[in-house]
Parts: sequence; structure tokens; C-alpha cells
Amino acid sequence: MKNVQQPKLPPKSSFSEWYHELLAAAEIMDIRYPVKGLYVWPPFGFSLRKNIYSIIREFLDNDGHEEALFPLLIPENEFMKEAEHIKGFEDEVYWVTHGGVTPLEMKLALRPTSETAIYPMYKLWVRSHADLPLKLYQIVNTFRYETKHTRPLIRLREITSFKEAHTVHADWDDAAKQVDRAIELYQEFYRRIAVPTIVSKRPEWDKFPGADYTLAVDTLMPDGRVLQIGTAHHLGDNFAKTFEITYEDVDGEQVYAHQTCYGISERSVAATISVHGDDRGLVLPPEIAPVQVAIVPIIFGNRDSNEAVLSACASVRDTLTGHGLRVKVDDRDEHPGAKYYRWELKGVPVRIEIGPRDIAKNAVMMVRRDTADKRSVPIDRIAGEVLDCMDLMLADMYTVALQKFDSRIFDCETLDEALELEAQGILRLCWCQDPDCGHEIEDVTGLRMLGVPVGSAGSEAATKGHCVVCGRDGVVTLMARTY
RNA sequence: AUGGGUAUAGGAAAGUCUGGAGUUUCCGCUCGCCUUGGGCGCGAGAGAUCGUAGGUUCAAAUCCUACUACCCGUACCA
Repeated sequence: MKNVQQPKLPPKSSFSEWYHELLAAAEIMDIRYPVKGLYVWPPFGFSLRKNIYSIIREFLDNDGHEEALFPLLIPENEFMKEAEHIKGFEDEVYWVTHGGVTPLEMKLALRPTSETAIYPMYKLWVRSHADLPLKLYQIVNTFRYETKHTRPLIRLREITSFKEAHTVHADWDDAAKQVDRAIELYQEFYRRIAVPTIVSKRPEWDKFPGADYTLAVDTLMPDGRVLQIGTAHHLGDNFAKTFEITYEDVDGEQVYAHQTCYGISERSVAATISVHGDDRGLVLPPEIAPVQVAIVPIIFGNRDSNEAVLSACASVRDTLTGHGLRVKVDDRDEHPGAKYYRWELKGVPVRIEIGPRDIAKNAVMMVRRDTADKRSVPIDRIAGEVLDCMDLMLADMYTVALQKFDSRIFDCETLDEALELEAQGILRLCWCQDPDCGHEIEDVTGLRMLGVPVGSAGSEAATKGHCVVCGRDGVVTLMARTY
């Protein structure tokens, strides 16, 4: 047996290289489409996407949302109605200007986000307080002419998987509650795929264009940079006034509605891959893995035992499929080792090996992807063992991810301290909430302000102190390098 | 958007400086044999208008110009 040098994934410590190689090797994304910032989902990656988004759908549907679909094209006059909103997006809008060779009378924007596509319809749909709250969402592609360096799944010109929810409420407080609920749903969603998150209120200068305020869900990538993987915006009655979304209240008065919107994109896929993956490739939470169990038969020459091995594989496959699992028997003409490596690269949570030795014992070998733990399991208990193993694996993945996450949050008393810790993760420091001081902190540290933590993120350490710039009373805020 | 780098078979590289037949290596792919408990081996084969478009030249992967895409930064943004 020769020790041939196989092409290997770069180590995860070289994160950027690892990430790009892995997307290609594991067939998550093909980045060779010849337009900047547009990429292709091959079947394996698309399957992962589908599994993740079906969880998002489940959360929203169970929380009283309904799925709908609005057009990709937005007429210029609607798009241009909300001044703040336009300012935020005008530099990155693609315009459709021609139908064939005929110039259009009204230019059409490819949606960079869908507020201005949806709200003219909301004006028609919302009539009375009995119609509220209205909670719709859609999962669509959106287009942004990104000037920055694009990255697959992270910074795209076509966001292919933008889940955007748009809600309408009777008053400001009700909308505020919905924003909090949206954030809860997002955190529960990320918890389900074992991705740790932290929530903060974005500073004024970084909120959604046209919003009263923005809450954001962030996670931490292996290179110490933060990835924003969900946002929820309180729109107040800003868009309601612009788009004349009014309803008749209980007293018979026409009053402006209050709105929210919140979104998640394929960054959720990027986060899953990046948080859990290791030097061998993908490690996927079992629920979303395109293949959940790979069965590798161990066969020898042409001996009679092969038939027994193959039929045992088929029978185990049928048992597991019967329990709703996605199972593949890998009976290709290759050495078992080669198959192990391939399925590890693809992040298959459980591998089952069946050979003559196992058959003799009425057992199979079961291997966990995250820990590589390997043990013999009686064949008649296989379904229960696999399901238990998957539950345990998800729990352990979250524990490990959370430990890593927590270990990279640092408290800083001064700007100098912040500079020393630069780029290692998320810094917590005190800020007086004056934008001038905020910008000063960003400029000096070279970090971005995520914002004042919301919920559990701020509870562990002191949440009050003196601003690291001016010394006035302040609150804890989060700083990090961002994607 | 801007600074730097890169582009040769499905992937990775050598060849480019100093122009002379698409030459070579590794992986992957196809077929046959042999094998299979952590990336077997042997043999045969397919696959490239050298990123695109112009230009210089008797002759361009190689020199020149422009464009496109990708990678690493920076400003801005999710």
C-alpha cells in the first residue's frame, strides 16, 4: 500500500482558503459562473439550503406568518417614495431600462429588498384594525450592486435566498413587540442548527434606511470576524405615511399603521458551514444534512459473504429510511477509506460500516462525524441508536460552538486594551451613546460597532461604566471586525 | 469603488522572463484487470480554440492594449 499524497483541504486555521476550497469540494456552491457576485447552487448545496429554509418556514408558519410572493421588479416611482430608504440603496440598485430595444417609460428596479414592492399592496390590503396584525413573508432573490469584494454566501450581488418578513400593526408598541418576537424566532432558529448568536441594537448610523431602529443577530466566524446573520427593523409609521397604509381603528378614525420587517439570508448557510466545519470538511447538524447516514459495505473479492453484507446494508438502509432518515449506501468500487474521507468532507453526521465481522455479530459499526467516535451497535437497535446519536451530536455541537464563541468575547476598560485585543473576536466596552464618541471608537480601534447588546448578551458583566472616549456614564456596547 | 496579485484539461501546478508543433507532473473522470476494516495497484483512454477581444510578428500560452472573473487588503454596505 503506497502512501500517496491526496489533495487535502487547507486547515481551518487558514479560514478564507478553507472556506473557498470547502464550498467547491463539498459541492455547496460553484463559484465559476462568469458574473461577479453571482454563484450557482449545485444539488448538494441546494439540498442543504432547502433543509435549512424548511426550518425557517416552520418557525414562521407556527408563529402566525403566511408565505406570499411579490414581484422582482419595482417601478421607479414606488421605489423613489421613501427618502431615507432611497439614500440607503440608490448606489446599489440594478435598473431595467429596456423592453427589448424599446426604452421603458418607467424604469424598473430589481428589488434590493422588497419594502417598496410590498407596501403599495399593503395600502390596498389593510383596511381595518381587524386586518391587523398582518404578518407575511417571502423567500426570494434580491439584487444589490455590491462594490465591495464579493464572497460566496456572504456578500453577493444576487442574494438568492432572502427570507424577508413584513408585518403591519396597529401601533408602535405592538410593532416593537413583533421586532422582539422576530429576534426570538431567529435565535431559536440558530439554536436549532447549533449556531451561537448575540443580539444587539445597531447604532443610529448603522440602522436600516427608513427604520426607527434595527436589532441584529450576529455570530462569530473562525477568523474572529463577525457575520450579521439576521436583522429586524422597527419601521415605525415611516413607510405607512409614505405608502398611505392606514386603517380604521375601533373609534372609526383612519390612522397610520406601524410596521416591521426582518430578514435572514443564505448567510445562515455560511454560518453553519463556518462555525461547525473542521479540517476534514463539513460538519452538519443532523437535521439539515442532505445525507444523514452513509452506509459503507466492507466486501472482499468474490466471496459469498459479500451478498450477506450487501443485503444487510440494504436492510439497514430500509430500516433507517423508514424512520424518515436520508440514507445512502455507498457501494462504489473503491476502498472504504476513500469513501470515509468523502463522506466526512460532505459532513454526513453518521457513518455505518458493515462487513463480515459485523454480520457475524449481528452488529454494525457506527461512527459520529463530529467526534469520530466509533462503536459497534446491534443491528436490531440501529434506528434508535442512530437517532440518539444524532440528538447527542447536535447537543455536543452546540456546546462546543458556544464555548468557542464565549471564549472570544472580551471586556475592555480602555481604548488601549481594545487595541491590544484587536480582531480576536467581540469586544465589550463602555460607550456614552454619543455618536461622536462612537465614531471615535470605530476610528481608533478599526472595529465596527455592533451596538448595545439586547437580551442575554449584556447580562454577565457590568452593563454600566464610563465611556472609553469621554469618561461620561455609558453602557456596554459591542465592537468587532465585520464581514 | 480603489490598491496589489492571479487566470494553462473538471481541480492544482510547471512552461511565459528570452516568441518557434498544446509539451509535462499530481488529483479527478472513462474502460479493463486486480482489490476492498482509513485515501490499493497495474494497463489503456478521454478531456485545453492557454480567461475574452484586439494588436505586434513569418510565427503568440509567451510581447503590447483593453475588458471580464477570481484572490488579498482598504473605504462603504447585510
